[in-house]
Amino acid sequence: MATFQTVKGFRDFYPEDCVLRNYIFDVWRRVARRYALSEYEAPIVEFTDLYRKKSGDEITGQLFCFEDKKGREISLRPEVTPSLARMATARQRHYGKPMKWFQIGSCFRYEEPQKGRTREFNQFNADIIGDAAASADAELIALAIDVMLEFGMSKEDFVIRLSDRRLWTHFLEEIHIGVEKTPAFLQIIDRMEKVPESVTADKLQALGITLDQVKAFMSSASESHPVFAPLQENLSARGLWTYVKVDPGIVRGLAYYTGTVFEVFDLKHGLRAVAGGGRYDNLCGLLGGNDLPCTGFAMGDVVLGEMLKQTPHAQMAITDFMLKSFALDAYIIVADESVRHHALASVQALRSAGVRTDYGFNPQKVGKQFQAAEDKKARYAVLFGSEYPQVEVKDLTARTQKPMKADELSGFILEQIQRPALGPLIA
RNA sequence: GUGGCCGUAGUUCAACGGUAGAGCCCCAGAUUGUGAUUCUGGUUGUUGCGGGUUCGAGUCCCGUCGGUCACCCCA
Repeated sequence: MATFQTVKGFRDFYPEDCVLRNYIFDVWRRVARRYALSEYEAPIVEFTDLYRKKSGDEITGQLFCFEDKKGREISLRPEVTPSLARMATARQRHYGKPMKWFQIGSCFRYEEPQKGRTREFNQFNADIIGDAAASADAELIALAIDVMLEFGMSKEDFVIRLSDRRLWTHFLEEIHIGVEKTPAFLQIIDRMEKVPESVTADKLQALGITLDQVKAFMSSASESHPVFAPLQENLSARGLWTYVKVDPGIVRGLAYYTGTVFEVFDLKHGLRAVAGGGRYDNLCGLLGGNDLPCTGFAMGDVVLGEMLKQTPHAQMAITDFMLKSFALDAYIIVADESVRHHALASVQALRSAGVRTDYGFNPQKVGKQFQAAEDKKARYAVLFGSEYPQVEVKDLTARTQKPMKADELSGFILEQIQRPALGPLIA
């Protein structure tokens, strides 16, 4: 029994977990590059003020914050967007617009762990900086859809819920409600589908708004509302509008979104949002730079992982990736210890040639060594015995065996592993 | 920050307040140069941690840490 436990909400990644993580990163990175995004990275810690500026003092309750040895207030990053805004502001004249950037890395939030939520998690961030047009928003929504498709999800598994903050700011203007009430109002809208109507009505009443006003507005803000027209036109042209459902109730948490907001929503398992994002044109200015139009979204690995586990088609792709990750091309069997040095020479030669090769460090019975080759999912077992320099090469999937010279090994195996395996193993 | 449930071997789980166990895994042998199956034998524990009640605590009580689920929140 281990004496130490992990710090609350943090995860160990054993090899099989690490493969899943790598698979997720792989898909994120692959699709992002397909969209011509450039990868960047930011520090894992920032001054706590960076997050206060963006979200207000109350946010520190959810931050992993501490003082460094000189008493400076530091936080583990709870998200990457503020760092991105800081970086973009600092070199805004250096990069041509629009800047299309993505990032993959861990973030930290000091909250109670529960389903789909840990204190440390990995996030994929995709952002377009310096383009205020809806076509930039559309590009990112398309990217989000393609990421989900790449994971093996289909239209039955997820939907993009789309809204626009401007709907609500116009609404509030029309009914003459002050701007200062916007955050409180948006939070009520955000909670609407979860709390009883009477509660919503009471909360709205406190702001001087009636539930009927809100309901009437929501039914008028349909897909045909002009604010969605550019997005609809753009995504329809790509054949992707079918993945989108307009839902004015989506407002996405805190107050800094200024236009388009959307989330990737799981349709089958009642999970929280897999990804979320939108346009935030004021953030750079808020952090002290010039205003830069920005739009972006983030996708976390925790809810996504839950969804992948529960979606059979996605699970198959993961299994395939795991087999490929762990599989060996060759396993060297030493049947006669007097030729071990020759076996080691061949191991080295195979590895230099790019063949994934393993062998047992210590003398062992031949049967055990074959079993080890099998357990390690090797495509070929190569037996080194007293006949050296002749060796036996056995195809472990086809169960066929043939002799050859040791110096022919690399060439033979390299040529063979270009072809698909005959048996059930995926090499 | 709040609350429910949970914490026993590597793992999945048993054990009325009375000697801590089983399956699987792992190791060895049957089988000294070929993967399966089977059989035989074997290793494995501060019962998360710390207190308390009791003649006696894995079991009951308190605290704490971790897991899990929900609330809060969700950038």
